[in-house]
Amino acid sequence: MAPQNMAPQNMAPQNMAESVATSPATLNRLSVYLRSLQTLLREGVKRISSQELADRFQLSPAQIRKDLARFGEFGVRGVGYDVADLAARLTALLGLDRRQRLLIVGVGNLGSALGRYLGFNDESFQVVAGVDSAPQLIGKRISGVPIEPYDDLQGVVERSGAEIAVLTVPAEAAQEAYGRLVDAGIRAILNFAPVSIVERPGVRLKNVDLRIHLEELTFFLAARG
Amino acid sequence: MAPQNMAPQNMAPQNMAESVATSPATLNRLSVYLRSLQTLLREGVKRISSQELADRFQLSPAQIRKDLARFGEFGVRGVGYDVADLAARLTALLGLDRRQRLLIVGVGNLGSALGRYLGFNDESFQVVAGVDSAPQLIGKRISGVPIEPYDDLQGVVERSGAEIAVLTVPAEAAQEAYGRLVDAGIRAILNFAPVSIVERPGVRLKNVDLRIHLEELTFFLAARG
DNA sequence: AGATGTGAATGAGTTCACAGCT
DNA sequence: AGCTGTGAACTCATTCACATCT
Repeated sequence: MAPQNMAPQNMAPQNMAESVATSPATLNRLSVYLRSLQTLLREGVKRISSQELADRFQLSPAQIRKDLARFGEFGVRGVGYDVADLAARLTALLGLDRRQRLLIVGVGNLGSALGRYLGFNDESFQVVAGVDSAPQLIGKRISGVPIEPYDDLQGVVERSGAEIAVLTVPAEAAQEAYGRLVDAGIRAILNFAPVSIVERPGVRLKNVDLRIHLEELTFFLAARG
Repeated sequence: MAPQNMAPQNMAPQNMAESVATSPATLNRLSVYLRSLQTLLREGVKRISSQELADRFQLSPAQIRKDLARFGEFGVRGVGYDVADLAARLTALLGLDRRQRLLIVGVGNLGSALGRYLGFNDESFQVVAGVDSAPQLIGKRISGVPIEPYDDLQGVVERSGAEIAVLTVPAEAAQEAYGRLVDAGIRAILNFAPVSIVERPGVRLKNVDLRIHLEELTFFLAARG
């Protein structure tokens, strides 16, 4: 009946600028490299080779070089990488050189804990607003900002200037909240609701399913006896 | 010179029983399939084909079949899968047919929120204990169980029978807590501390780095302008 | 000499397409 | 006729090994 599935899916992710197509795994490693470099910086290390970096932080030297090479030439042949310089360039590459404004959607236990955890004492992330549909939460505070009504999501996004939403609503509410956020002009969403969201173009979505991570562990416990 | 790298690395992961070598990605998909089936069960759907399942939940039919085939024959050719049967078999395969006992290590904002989130109203997971090194927290409760002193970790693990630890301590404390948990006989650890833990054999470790997930989003915001 | 950056080789994971069973 | 289970083809990712530069 149906004229077969012709969905173009996620082709052509309107990659602008030099935005090379990059896998999540690669990006995640860049974050790991940056964090490692920050540790080295605190220790006063000035220069490091991919080999040393790998030894020190359980990484692969070839992969470090390949990952970095994708975005430019960051090192000096025969010498290695300047720790401060590479850290600064990765910081910029990952967009962490300016403060990102977070909106917490669904300020229950998990939402408020994540807000505090991600925004607390952090240069790169700042919780600028929280919304919830429970009337008794309205007016209370999360990370110093007042909780506002979910119904006014659009207005909250506009007034706060939030660009990233942390979605911590119940599973049943996630798809509708997603749509509202996209409509409101949010540009990226970190979703903790355990559902597969039907996506709309133009907005980055990253799913973090905590239960699935736990289930990865129980599989091995079950397998062993 | 060197007689080449002969490290056996992670061969032969003492895979007992039928425990086939399985990637995290595959396991995570099994969790997704199970959750999808549970939704169908609630809707009263009795039978489903890989094609329908894929259409409904944004999955790949070929991948569903391949993933399942790795663990046995779950369907009937020409017919499809029995929803209840497949759900039951995946539940067993993932070790979710018995209740898993969780220990929260580090009962700050994130730890207590995760404890509630993962253990609340859940058949498969139950928070059986919490430990923290802050004296003022001792004796308080998390998800109905009292918070005990971190120093008595060994005793808490033994008395509670916890098999899985949720590690939500500060980054600096994570490696030492990991060691203590392994010594205490914990069999799996879900780590939220943003450090790369040096692992010891015999214990499953899964890292969940929330900041890294956020940074995956900011990369794209930065790349677009 | 020493370490990067990179094409080539290998390995892992996904999709295709069809044989085989109901 | 229909849908699973699966080898083969293909795509994506990692590792190797070396030419290249300081």
